[in-house]
Amino acid sequence: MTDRPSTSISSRKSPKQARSADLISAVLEAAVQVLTSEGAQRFTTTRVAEKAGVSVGSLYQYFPNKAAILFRLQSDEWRQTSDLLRAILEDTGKPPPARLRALVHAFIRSECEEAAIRGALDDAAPLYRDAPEAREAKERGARTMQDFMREALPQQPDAKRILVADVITTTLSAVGKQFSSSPRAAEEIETYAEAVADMLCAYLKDLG
Amino acid sequence: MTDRPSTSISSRKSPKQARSADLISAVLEAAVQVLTSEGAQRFTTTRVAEKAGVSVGSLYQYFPNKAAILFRLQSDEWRQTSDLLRAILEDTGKPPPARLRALVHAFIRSECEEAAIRGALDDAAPLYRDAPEAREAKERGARTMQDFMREALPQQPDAKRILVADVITTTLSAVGKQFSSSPRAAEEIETYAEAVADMLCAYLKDLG
DNA sequence: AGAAAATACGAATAATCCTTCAGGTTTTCC
DNA sequence: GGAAAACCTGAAGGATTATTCGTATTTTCT
Repeated sequence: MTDRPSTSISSRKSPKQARSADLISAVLEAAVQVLTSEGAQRFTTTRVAEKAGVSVGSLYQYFPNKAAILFRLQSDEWRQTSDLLRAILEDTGKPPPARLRALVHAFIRSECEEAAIRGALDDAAPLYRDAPEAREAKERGARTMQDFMREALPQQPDAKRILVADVITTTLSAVGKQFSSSPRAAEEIETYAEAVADMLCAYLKDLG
Repeated sequence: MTDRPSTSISSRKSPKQARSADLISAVLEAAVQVLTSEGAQRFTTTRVAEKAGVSVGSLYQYFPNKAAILFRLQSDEWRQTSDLLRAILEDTGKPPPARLRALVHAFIRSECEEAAIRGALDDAAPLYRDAPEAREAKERGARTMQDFMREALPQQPDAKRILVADVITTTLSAVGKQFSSSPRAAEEIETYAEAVADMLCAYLKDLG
């Protein structure tokens, strides 16, 4: 429950041998497992080390503190989904509504997969929002969304487009969080995603 | 950081004298203050008691555990806003879109006021979702929303109406949470609320 | 092989926090 | 006034947890 990380976010020491690289990935895998199967409450350094089959001391040789593990997980995961979503939005072959629809499905699906991690990050490391990496990733996402809007709503003023992009982003992330808190069947998720896509498309149509 | 409350949610003992009633309200007020001004991390029984000007022991005479304080805050707050929202939705004088618009504004405004509490509750008492009171309040809200939908979308099948009500509810609560994490100027909030209202109305129009 | 570097270990440390309880104070009521 | 009930106090108990550090083990390199 340390409040602010006493040291930097980056790794404490870089691995020079194969076994330490293995150790790091074992820790990261274990971290995901603990997070998803036991919840953020039980996400303790001891538990992670135990599940990874290493000792706490070893863990602390490569991660300066508990939050660093979470940060690492989050930035890895962010890069992954953010690339996916950008690819969808930038595929100018399809018309905007179709892309938006695809985005909704991809986003919700990926959010469902990573939901446990994402949600748990929030209360295991309440300050992760302020991390430069997280902030930058968010801004990059917002920029992509605004580029998309420039194309989808060409005759709207800039301010309006920014607002709409913001509303859509918020809505999407909300729906994702909703699923993270109460997991449902895959079918149900698709139905829900479809409804959200309908809503967003109706909004675009109404504006354009 | 106890995981599950060892005792019931209800008060441990009911106050018979004036001073103990004062003590209880002092504790509740202090709890809100601590929550909003120092964050969920510093929400400790000692801190609350200190800020309330009473001893921890006294606090524990009326609240069986830390979570009970949070539950109490939450249920008080829920009742308040839930009544407000229901009144808006049941005012059959106005057409559904106008009511939905009013709902959005009222909801977001109230969410902004209570946002800090609401957000902090989440990680100070991760299990509050399972509390019967919270569950019941949520169901009541959902029912009101579905009644509204029955009127707003008379020719849609039942399942669809439930889904739409769910999507709208989720969207609204999401937007509220968004504001809780990054507070903005009042003007900006109104603009945002207007955009969300536009989106929801466009959705309704598209469906009806 | 053998020294040095890298790595791994885990008991011990230090800090935090929820909750209890034995004993003191105030209010009520006859 | 005085006994009983209600109430208040806060130090101490008990639990949990992040992090360190002295020591043991393994790998690398000559």
